[in-house]
Amino acid sequence: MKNEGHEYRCTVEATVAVAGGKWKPLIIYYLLSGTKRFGELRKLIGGITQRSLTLQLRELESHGIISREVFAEVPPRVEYSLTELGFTLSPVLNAMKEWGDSYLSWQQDKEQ
Amino acid sequence: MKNEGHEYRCTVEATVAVAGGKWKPLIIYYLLSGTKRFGELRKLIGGITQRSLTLQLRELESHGIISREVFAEVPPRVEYSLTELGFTLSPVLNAMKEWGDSYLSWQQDKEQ
DNA sequence: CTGAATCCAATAAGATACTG
DNA sequence: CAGTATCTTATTGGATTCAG
Repeated sequence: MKNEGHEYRCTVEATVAVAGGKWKPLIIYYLLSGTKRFGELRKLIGGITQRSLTLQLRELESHGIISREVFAEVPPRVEYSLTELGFTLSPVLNAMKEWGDSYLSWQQDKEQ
Repeated sequence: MKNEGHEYRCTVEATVAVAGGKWKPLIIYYLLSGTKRFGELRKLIGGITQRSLTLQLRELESHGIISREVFAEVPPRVEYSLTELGFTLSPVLNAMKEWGDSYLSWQQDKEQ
């Protein structure tokens, strides 16, 4: 999911490069509802390791999707939020959420 | 991007499991405009190897997103098309395409 | 033409321990 | 609390060869 400095044949590739992968859609989705701390995201997502969450957050930050604010407190507090650009991904994530919802109910129907 | 038989905390995960990853969004996007042969998809996508395309197509097929039709001809012809379920992903892919478009023009603006 | 098979390299992810 | 460092494993991708 790298694709740095490579021209896209189809702009879907750009979206995949910036917001694709196993964890980024989930991170962005949760941040749509507001600023979250590192530990909050970790609990919400579940199943992601500290390391992976850190790496994904850094990538999102480097692409200008999220911003990171460090508070000089003890214990430390770091808050992540979507940038203006990040919020423009809202239609993508909402479409993914809705599709997931209907996919699961479609599966339930099939089981019977 | 496996996640078989695992309950999702958030249905975004289901969408990622079925239609996520580096290549699946692109494959689905191209199939939205109609049935394609293996070689056509390969050329359209560009940069994907035979092996990867084969694997991704099999996964999409196993999730019921695409269907595969083999024609008993020489030379052989295999056509891939979206299933009814596959077409329901259209809003997701269109949102991704649109975001990619505006992201690229946003980047162009920044360069000046 | 559309793959399957094999082998190998690169990348991503997970487990664990440790730190400011 | 929010990471970093290190090590190991799993997954993905690429190159090549072969086959119906």
